[in-house]
Amino acid sequence: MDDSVDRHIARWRGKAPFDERVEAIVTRMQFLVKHLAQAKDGALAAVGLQDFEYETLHWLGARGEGGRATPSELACELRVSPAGMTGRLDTLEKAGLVRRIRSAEDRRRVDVELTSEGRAIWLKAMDLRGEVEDAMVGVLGPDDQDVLAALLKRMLLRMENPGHA
Amino acid sequence: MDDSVDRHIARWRGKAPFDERVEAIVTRMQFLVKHLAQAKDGALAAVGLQDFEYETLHWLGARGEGGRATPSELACELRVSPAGMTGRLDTLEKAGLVRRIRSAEDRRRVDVELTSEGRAIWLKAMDLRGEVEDAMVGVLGPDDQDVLAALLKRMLLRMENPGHA
DNA sequence: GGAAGGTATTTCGCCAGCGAATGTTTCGTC
DNA sequence: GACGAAACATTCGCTGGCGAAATACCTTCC
Repeated sequence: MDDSVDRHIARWRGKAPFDERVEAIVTRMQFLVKHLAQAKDGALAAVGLQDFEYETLHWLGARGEGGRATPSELACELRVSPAGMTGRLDTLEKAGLVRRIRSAEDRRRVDVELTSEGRAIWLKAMDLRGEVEDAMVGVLGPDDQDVLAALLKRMLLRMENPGHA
Repeated sequence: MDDSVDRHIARWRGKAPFDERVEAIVTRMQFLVKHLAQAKDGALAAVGLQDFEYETLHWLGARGEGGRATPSELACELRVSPAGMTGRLDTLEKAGLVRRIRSAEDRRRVDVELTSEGRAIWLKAMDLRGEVEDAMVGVLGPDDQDVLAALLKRMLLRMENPGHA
């Protein structure tokens, strides 16, 4: 059975000079990610969160109970520009889910931490998010999931350490 | 060797109730796609194109020499809202890469086709795009690429035919 | 000790995309 | 044959993100 990418590729077979395998992989990943973002936005609406808000809370929550992080760290980890991160934190802070704390020793720095309300909403949102993601990844059995994760990791390692073999 | 996702996951191991495998897969795909979009934007600047413009030209070009498509078809195939597609076509038409033709028999419809200039730029852009994508996917050998493509396809099929097992 | 340079964050102007509402045109139905 | 419902593209208002400039602060070096 063909998916939309198979159909797309079949259409220009022979007409254009490039690698069908690479095209298929890249396009499918793009669609899956886009589709996932839209589905998650729908599911997360139940707790009044958007995808980008959840994502930010999530990486912050992973820092642990009283965990903190600076905007630049988060921006780097989440592949967002510093300006974009400021915007995200603005909306989260306005919603009371996050707190900014100017560092005492180096007053250029700002530390960000979850409020207790932010932590509560994050935990609730994880369930919703899990359902949507499981619906996508769950088509694959555990072994296939491991294979997939390993392949993706090899590509990501390359992009995070360019030049390094 | 660990990538940023491994480190992220290790940080909240045991602290939060959910599937590490799914998280790893989803997060890595998101990062790869985001990273790819940024790298492509850089490369495509050489022909004065942005990622979304290239993407649109590409699916239009696949329709063949005099190939046409309606905005709604493209919007559906590219997972973009109808409004978003109108915007894309506006900029492409203003740049002279695309032509809108009101259909004669059904005057609600509009057909879109590449201009010869659009086709020329598309072909030039494919080389640039190929390099960036190959740099990412090329870490994997051909066999691994096939495995990856097949796994992604299974997930995409599920999302395109929800409910259908 | 003060100027030059570097670092962390924010502000500003801009852009692509979305959802909802709008204007046309066609189809189905009575 | 006309009227309401559906189809298609577009416009409008808004939002998240980006790059570049601005701001605030620390550090280093003379």
